[in-house]
Amino acid sequence: MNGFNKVILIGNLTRNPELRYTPSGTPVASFALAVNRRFRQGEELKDEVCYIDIVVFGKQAEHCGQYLSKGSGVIVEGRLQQRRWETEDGQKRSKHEVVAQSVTFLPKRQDGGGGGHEPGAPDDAPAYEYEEQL
Amino acid sequence: MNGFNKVILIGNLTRNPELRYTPSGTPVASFALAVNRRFRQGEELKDEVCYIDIVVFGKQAEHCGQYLSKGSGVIVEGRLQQRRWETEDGQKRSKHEVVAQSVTFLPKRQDGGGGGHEPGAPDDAPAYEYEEQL
Amino acid sequence: MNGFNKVILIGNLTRNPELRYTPSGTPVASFALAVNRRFRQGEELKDEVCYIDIVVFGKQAEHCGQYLSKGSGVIVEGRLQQRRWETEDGQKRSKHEVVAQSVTFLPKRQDGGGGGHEPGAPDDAPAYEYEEQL
Amino acid sequence: MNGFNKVILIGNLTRNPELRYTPSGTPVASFALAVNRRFRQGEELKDEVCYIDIVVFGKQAEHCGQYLSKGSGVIVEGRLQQRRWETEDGQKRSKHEVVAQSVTFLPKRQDGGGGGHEPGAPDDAPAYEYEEQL
DNA sequence: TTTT
DNA sequence: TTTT
Repeated sequence: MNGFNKVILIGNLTRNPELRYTPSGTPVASFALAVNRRFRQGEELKDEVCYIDIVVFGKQAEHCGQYLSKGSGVIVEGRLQQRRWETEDGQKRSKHEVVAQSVTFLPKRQDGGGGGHEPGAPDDAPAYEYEEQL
Repeated sequence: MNGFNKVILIGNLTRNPELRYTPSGTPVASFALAVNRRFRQGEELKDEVCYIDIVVFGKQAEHCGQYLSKGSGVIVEGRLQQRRWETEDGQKRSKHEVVAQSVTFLPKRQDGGGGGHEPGAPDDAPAYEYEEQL
Repeated sequence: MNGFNKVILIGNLTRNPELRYTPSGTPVASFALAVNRRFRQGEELKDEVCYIDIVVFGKQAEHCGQYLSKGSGVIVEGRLQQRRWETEDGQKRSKHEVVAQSVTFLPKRQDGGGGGHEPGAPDDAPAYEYEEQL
Repeated sequence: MNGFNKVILIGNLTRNPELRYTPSGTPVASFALAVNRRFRQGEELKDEVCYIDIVVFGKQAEHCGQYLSKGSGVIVEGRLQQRRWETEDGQKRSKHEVVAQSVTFLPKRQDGGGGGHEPGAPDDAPAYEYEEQL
């Protein structure tokens, strides 16, 4: 069956992007993204980071090279891809990365204000309350 | 068949959110989102807006009421829902809205800089170039 | 701000698709999708349907015209779009529909077997259990 | 910055799911998903597979154990997660997997018929045609 | 106007 | 009824 493969991430660059060019001249930018997650485990608030490599092609790659740097916030939309290779001693390896279809630049976070990601169901109301008519 | 219904939108509030409470006390926030789209039609660059109403429940609703205002940028993840009612003269009507499961707050865009959302394929390279190996 | 607008739906056609052609010859298929949702409201299991119109362009439109009929199950990926018009008596109206970027055909449901969509968090375990290490 | 991390995949199980239980009794299912992609590279049609491990918790995990088997088609919605460990000789390793928030079961594809996933823009019409008014 |  |  033909698949569907969509990833949407918001995070920060862990370093400046690298800009290179393919033999035929297509720009290629790559960087690693740190995607933070905060969750409650029983009483404690915990933080967790997921690092993932991002690859971007074409004119967007050049924009990334120009406007992004370590710490920049971005929204990345793309697809998961697996890269396979062999180590020098013949072991097979693979890693997952995201091939970006779009990269949206976020400004450095303004201070003050609150906000952040507000995920999942609120915890101050029983689930069925969500079905109430307004 | 049991369905699947997922919407992900990035856009800006067209007005301040309204915060109300259900009879049983669940907070409910609502606002309209403007989702912009830029596309090429032949030679011209065109812009198009899709306006859609968003409803949020629970603690997130209160956060929306607190931190969002007209113009704020957000990522909304939720499901499409249809609301049905009758007009005073007995006509049946319905509209679609999005019941948000999560609302992510985006900072105001920095000025200067470039970037912005860079959707789809770059226009300076033929599509197949994207498949080039690096 | 430039937006992001993604919709993924699974449902059934409420009628046979209509296939037409634009003046310039692009095929256009349209149909309505019924997306079912089952949820628990307190003790009761409830069912709810969201109906939404789908438009498809190009070769896919022809495939839809050929292979789909009332009741067919499909996965639709696309974007929300608003259509605006005026009624004969000059009232402004608009409706939301989905412009499909892809349509995946599902076979009629096999009998036996269980399954269906399994959404959200399980209800037999406290949320923090989800963070347990394996 | 607090992140956003959403993955939506459609693919097939490469093997039967494994069902285990955490010490505290939470069910945990795991399986690998094959997500196919077909693309045009110049003249040729190419196929590519991305394999990724999926983990599911709770009641859904039990449903997966009961109803899914090698080859089953599913829609997985979840988040990317990185697992870190050390090899016996002290090397640090990590891999990405997807923690599913929902798993939707797809029926086996009917034979005959046409269809399948029809991604992206049709190839029989110039892109701007898509913007034509109907 | 409605599908499984 | 509309936002950047």
